[in-house]
Amino acid sequence: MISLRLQLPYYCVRVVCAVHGKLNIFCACSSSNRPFSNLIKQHFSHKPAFCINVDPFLQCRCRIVFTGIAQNHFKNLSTSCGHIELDSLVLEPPQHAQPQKVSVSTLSALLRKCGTAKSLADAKHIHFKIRKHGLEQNNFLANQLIWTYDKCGSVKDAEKTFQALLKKDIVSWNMMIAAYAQHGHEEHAYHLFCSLVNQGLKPDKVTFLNMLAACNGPLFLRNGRKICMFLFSFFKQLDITLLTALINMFGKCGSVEDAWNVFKKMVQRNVVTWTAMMSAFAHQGLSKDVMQLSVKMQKAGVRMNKITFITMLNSCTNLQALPAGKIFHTFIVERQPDMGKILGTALVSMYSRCGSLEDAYHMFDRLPLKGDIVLWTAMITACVDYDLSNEALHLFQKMLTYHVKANRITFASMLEAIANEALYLEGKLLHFHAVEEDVNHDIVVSNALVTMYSKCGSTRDAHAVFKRMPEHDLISWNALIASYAQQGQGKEVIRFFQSMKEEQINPDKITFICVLSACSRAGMVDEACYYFTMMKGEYKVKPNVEHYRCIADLLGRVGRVKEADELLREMPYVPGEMAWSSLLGACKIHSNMEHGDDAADYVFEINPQDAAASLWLAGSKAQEEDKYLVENYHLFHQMQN
DNA sequence: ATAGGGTTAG
Repeated sequence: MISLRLQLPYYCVRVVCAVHGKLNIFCACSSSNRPFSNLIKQHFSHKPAFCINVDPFLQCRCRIVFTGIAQNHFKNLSTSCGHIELDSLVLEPPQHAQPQKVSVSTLSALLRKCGTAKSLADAKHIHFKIRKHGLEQNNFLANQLIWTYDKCGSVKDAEKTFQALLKKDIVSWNMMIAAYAQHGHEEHAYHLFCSLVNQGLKPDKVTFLNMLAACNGPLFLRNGRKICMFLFSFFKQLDITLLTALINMFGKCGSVEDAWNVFKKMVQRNVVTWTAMMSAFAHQGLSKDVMQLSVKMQKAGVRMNKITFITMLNSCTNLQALPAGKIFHTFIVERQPDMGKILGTALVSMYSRCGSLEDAYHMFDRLPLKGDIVLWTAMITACVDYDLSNEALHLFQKMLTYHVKANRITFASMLEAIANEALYLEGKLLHFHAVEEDVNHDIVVSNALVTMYSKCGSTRDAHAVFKRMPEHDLISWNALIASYAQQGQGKEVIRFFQSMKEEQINPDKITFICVLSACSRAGMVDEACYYFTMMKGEYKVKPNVEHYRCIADLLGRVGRVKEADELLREMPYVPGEMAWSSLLGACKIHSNMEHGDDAADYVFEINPQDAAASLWLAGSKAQEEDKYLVENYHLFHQMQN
């Protein structure tokens, strides 16, 4: 074994070996968290000369180890700059050392590393080097830079690089379009595409693939259609990739008809095409069509892959089809023995959501992928869905012993479990844990925290979390308002409702349930009616049974039994046992015989076991008998005498 | 070109 220590910074190490044979070269950095390939090259059958690219910004020592038959036959070893310290091998001094020269390919390789490592600071550093070497207008590097900035999450820097480039080639445009699309600036991507075309430049296949990927929601169907038209006019014949991308685009934009039209006309289809079409159906909730398509796919003799299976399992879930899911499971075990984490997790969640926690657990236990956070979260969520909060807590603890770090979604799920059990102390601990993992500012985690504290009875903590949030969405407001509504603090709820409007967030049916129930608990009749009207008028929220029941309850409780009764009869829903029972209760308190009799009849009709209704009807009958007795009192009296 | 886990009411 020969090893070599490098005094950094280095750009490139060049190794030339004199003989043919096996040579292993390992590279390791002492204290680096950057990605660095371990095994560089293994076997040389001829001319064993190659380069190792070393990240010049590593602030650590790098060690390269050579083993294998050819290890003692180095002809020379040189670097692009600096010098080498060798442990046990004397080599010729570096002959090709050119201290200040950096090759374009080296810089490009370094940029790629920065991109995959998502290291914006390093990317900027290399950008600086590029400028220093006067390579700013090199298209190859500039394009690579746009890509790197995109991967590092900085559209701004990508944009600057793109604009600074004087002679943009089609790759530059494509990279910039992809960067916009990746970061949710679909409209920017579209505008860029338009200006590209307007400048008389020719978009290529990649341009179209990027543009189609940028149409990822019903809002972009119009753009998608335009691109589709352009695409057909631009190419005489579209290849399978482009057509599949079209299916995918129409699927994501919610137009299955268009997707199907493309699919239907295709002469050649592969696994991806079939899966994309299934995905388009699945997107619209057309799970049966997914299943039918899978049968056709089988008949067409196209072998399914992992992604096809995942899509199909999803449809089983949507159809609540446990038997079908089980059949697919056996099928998958036959076809895909190395199912991998995503497919394994999909199976766990299919079983859980199709009503078989046992199968989900069995699947989970058999999977060897215990280092995967998504798998753990799926299993924890399954327990929460089955109301097994203690089991969820237990799993969470077990997960930590595997050194798997909880993420925002795990916390959201765990907080729900704790909220259901109203475990205040555990909730606090989990809150601290979330702070440690730096996910407490996440909107979903914050919303779950607000709810957790609210259900644990601490409106104060809930409000504190809410106030510390950088931004609020509809769910945040609903969670906060629900917390105060539960305490019956009608005035506070109305105050928050106003603030919510000030933040330009529109209330939905859940907000109004909270507002109305708060008014109801606080006995605020006029306010309740006011918000009920506002909900229907100003916000166009269609009231459901709960909303009506809430108002009817309140009207009954304050003695406006007649109005309550009318509301229940007028509403476009069947009132149900709860609604009539509640009215019956109100009639009892306010001694309203007329409406009480009817209400009791309805309750008794729905549920003859209902004690209150039976009692009322019996009482009512007794009263009738009493009345009869009173009317005929004298007669009885006379008869007795 | 196709892909697994999440938050709000009663």
